[in-house]
Amino acid sequence: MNSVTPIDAIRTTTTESLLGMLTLRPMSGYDLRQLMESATSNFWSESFGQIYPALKKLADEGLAEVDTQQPNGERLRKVYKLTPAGRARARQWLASPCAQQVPREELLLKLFFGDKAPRGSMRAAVERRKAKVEADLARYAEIAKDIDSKLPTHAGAPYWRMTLNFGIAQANAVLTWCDQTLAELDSIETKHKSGGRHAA
Amino acid sequence: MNSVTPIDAIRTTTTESLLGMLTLRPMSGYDLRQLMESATSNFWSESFGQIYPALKKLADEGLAEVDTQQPNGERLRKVYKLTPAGRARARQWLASPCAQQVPREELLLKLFFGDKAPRGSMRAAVERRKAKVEADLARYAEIAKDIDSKLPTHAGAPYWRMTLNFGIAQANAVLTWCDQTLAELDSIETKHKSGGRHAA
DNA sequence: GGGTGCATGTAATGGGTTACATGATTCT
DNA sequence: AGAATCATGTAACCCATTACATGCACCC
Repeated sequence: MNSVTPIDAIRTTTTESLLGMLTLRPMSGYDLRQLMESATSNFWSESFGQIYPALKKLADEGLAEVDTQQPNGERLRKVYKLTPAGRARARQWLASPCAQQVPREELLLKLFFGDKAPRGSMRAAVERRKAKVEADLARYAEIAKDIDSKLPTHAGAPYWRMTLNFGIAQANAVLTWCDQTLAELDSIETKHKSGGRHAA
Repeated sequence: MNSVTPIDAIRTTTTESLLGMLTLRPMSGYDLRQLMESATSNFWSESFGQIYPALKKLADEGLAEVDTQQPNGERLRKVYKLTPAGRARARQWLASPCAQQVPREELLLKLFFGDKAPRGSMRAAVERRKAKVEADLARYAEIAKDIDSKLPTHAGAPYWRMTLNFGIAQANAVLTWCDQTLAELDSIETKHKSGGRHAA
């Protein structure tokens, strides 16, 4: 009864993500993987083990057409292209509300038991996270340059920018949190050393 | 070749989360679910379908002991308590590095295809997200009061605060992003109306 | 007498990662 | 000659959600 998910929500799974990707242009399974890896990997990616069966299913359901290419001895390539039905399904999915997900944050789960954790382990965990977001931010700066260089020419560019901005905003927030948290952890340590068993 | 000491990352799954929870105090499956729901639901939760089998496995492996309680006609309760081995395993897990996860962000995936989406659908999606983070922030404020009221008395409280602060920082970042993005979406719409060709 | 909350579990289903399996082409 | 990259696919396994199934206790 307390299911909050609206009825018109379409669950987003491999099928839907491929439908979305194929709105951009016809692609093979390999192309799709590459595009996800390079463009959406910080918020979505799929493995080959999911992509190939899903593409076949798409074709079986009449949502995509396969164009098997192998001109004069070249490599076999199966290029999938959305049918009108597939395009309609994609638009339907895009318009449907997102299901709310509770992403699991392993770091926070551990931190929740910080009081019972080995000395210094929480500090180390937060520092690893900090290093990761710093690396992410550097990577995002590169991607930003890339997108901005083609901003006027691609109709999709402003949208790619939005997804990137999300990553940047989130990473900056986490970075600030890491610094605050490290300081806090240090002050807890200090209290332990000077004051004995109980924090004051 | 095997001279490289592998950092023993322990995959965090239901078992590990229960191990963590049981470091706090002995609990039943029902208790565990309730605690997760009330305290960690925005970064971790488990369903009964996972909890009960996992608890049984914990007992089978000697990591927890069951205390079956049913004093004078009361309800049956199976309270699980960590054994020394279980406690050691929990500490080992807490000290192990977090596996990096790529959380799926359905909203960003859709936004990536924003250019191909029905008119207004992206705006609606971002607005739904905004409403959600605003609700989250209000909830967090309540929890903050709760934690702060018992700050000096519980050794765990500073750590609970850290997990909460993470949620607050992230929610604020997303909120700001939502506003920026809504403005940006509006300006794209305006351009379309005044100058550009329109899509189907 | 009925609804809600307490309390435990199992089964069906879905979906994803990883490893496995194969083979051609291009680059060094 | 050998490595990397292109390219497609299958199978085993793991984990999680959801629905199902049961039953007592407490309050109105």
